[in-house]
Amino acid sequence: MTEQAPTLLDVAREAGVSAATASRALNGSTRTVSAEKLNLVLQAAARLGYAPNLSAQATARGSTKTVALIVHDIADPYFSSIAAGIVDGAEAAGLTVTMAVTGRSPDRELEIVSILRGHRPHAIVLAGSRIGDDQEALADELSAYRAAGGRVAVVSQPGLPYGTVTIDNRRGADELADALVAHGYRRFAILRGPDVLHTSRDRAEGFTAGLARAGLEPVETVEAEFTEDGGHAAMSGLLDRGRGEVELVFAVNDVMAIGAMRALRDAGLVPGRDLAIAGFDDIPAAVDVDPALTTVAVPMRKMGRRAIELALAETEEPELVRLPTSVVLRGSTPRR
Amino acid sequence: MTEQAPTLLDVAREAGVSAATASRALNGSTRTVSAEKLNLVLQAAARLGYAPNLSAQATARGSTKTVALIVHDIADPYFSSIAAGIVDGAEAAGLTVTMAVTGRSPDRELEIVSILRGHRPHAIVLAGSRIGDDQEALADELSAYRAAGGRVAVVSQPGLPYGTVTIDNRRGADELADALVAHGYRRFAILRGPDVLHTSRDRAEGFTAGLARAGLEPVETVEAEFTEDGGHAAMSGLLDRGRGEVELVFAVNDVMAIGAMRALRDAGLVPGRDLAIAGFDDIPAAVDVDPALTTVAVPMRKMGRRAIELALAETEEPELVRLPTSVVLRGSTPRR
DNA sequence: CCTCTTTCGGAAAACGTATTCCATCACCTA
DNA sequence: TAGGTGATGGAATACGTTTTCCGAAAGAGG
Repeated sequence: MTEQAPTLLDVAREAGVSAATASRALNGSTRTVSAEKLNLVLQAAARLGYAPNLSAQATARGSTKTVALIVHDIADPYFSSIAAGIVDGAEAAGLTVTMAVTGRSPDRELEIVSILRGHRPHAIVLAGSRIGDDQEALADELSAYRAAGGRVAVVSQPGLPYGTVTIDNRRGADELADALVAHGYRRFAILRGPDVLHTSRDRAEGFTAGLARAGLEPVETVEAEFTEDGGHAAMSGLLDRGRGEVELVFAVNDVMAIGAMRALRDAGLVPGRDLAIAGFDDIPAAVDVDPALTTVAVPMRKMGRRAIELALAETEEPELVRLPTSVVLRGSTPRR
Repeated sequence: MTEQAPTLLDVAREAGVSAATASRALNGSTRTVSAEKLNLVLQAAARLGYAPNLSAQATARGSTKTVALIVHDIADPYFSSIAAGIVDGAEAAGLTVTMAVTGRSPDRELEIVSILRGHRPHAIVLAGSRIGDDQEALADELSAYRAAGGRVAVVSQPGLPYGTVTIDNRRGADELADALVAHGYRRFAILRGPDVLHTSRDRAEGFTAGLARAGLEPVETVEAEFTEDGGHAAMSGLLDRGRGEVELVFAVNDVMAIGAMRALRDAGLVPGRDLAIAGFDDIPAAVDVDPALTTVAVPMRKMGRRAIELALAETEEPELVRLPTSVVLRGSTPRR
């Protein structure tokens, strides 16, 4: 009933040539094949609807045309933007992208790298800041992959011995603090994510450092999930406790900030007027909310593209690319 | 320098057994292997950091543990939510997801299916409503894949002879129109996408039908790109021309609606108060904008999950699953 | 006209794994 | 104790490609 997919041999037989010739005709081999046979093979292939078995090709060649992408959560706009950049870059290089999602679990991440290694992809791209703990097991897994000729690139997770594209989280947050102080704010709360995430920690510290230069320090710090719901919950909690004299809440990423804005409105308050909000990332939705969100713009899509270029470049030294961020002030932090 | 990755044979040698035994020990074979040898092999594998070559496995077995996903744009929250559901389902079934992005180009989609077919994935899931034209070439490609034992599932694109999960776009839009008329609105404009997209057409027609039952018809219809920028541009155009007596703009999806809201604000108007807006999809951002967006809720993530279940189920008849939608009225369409 | 090179086709080996056959051995039953 | 049965190990083959190697034919230079 379900006949088999046509193989190279079927094509060769149909064209009346050997398997070797068929193979040479159907892909860019070094060897050339006469125009006559070439046509024969091409036509036979078309007639049978032949599609080369890429797995077999991979085992024969010992290499694949595949890039593996590991993200925490593909529905998160931050990661899906990076993913889009990576897909761009991969397609430009004629590669297919395979994707795996960790759900922010380090165990799962380790497991995934191990499985992916089995695919023998051309490159592995890790996106998202990982937990610090079992750094080691993951590093082993990756260096095994690397030793066998694999390429690795990392997004936004400096400190690993691989090509890395990142931003300066501390500096971005520091500059944001600067700008907000210049706008007249004095009393800040920080909404941070789990402390194990480098990104969250660096941004919180950078912001604090910026305040310190102005002789200020945060009135309060709340820890929450790195998600929109996390931001909502944290802000609700803060409001319940009475927000005291806090004038502005800095959330370490935009989705949390947007969650916080929603909590604000749920409580009958107006973001920007009653309490100012700032985020980090400049996801697309940042301009969709009202008031538009003050944030630090991160070139996510470009980071993805750059990461894959890094992975593909056959460089010896692990290169560290820091892409610039920029503070963008919007309606959620009016001048006081 | 770059030594090769350890192979099954290396493990077998290290453990002092034959390749066959090693193979049987390292994956769920029908055959059983003595506890003693099993341990030997497992330890050897761990010692060498062995990861089975999945390509070789695939050619030997003639099947892969892979699901291919085709979407239009992974950065679009609609698709990334569906993708998240698919990844969920795939991982539950122990499958890896490979992803390809069409950028909404039918040519590219055709090309992608052809490449993907070469990967011999366990299943192919198509997400997003495709253009009607070269339906045929695509259908050929897919049925070739199917004939060779592949599974296909389709999201939101009924009419193909494959397992399909979708929603009733006409009905959803119709019910939305109903609800809005009940809210006191009488003068509507429709912001539709390119007419070749089924989704866009069905939603526009459904909305029009709903109005017709109340003896109304849309004052105006504007066509634009299916993206946020498209919505922004269309709304700007509408405002420039003078929006006349339009009371409410229905955009055929949320990202367009959100773009339209932004255009409104850019023109100094207040969405909801000066002009009501409604969308379709209920993407996460719909509750983040202010006022929150009235829309038709589509269970995107669940659609993804369901799609992969459909693909994996070995059913004869192509099943058509219609997931229910629900109108959700929010602040962007206050009662008049 | 003879060698030397180049071009091109096919047979066969290789890639890393799964699986089909045997062969061996222990154990059980009568 | 003979024959049957079930468990287990290994040699060999298969999977669908690519690639090496060899030989034949064709053209170039003397």
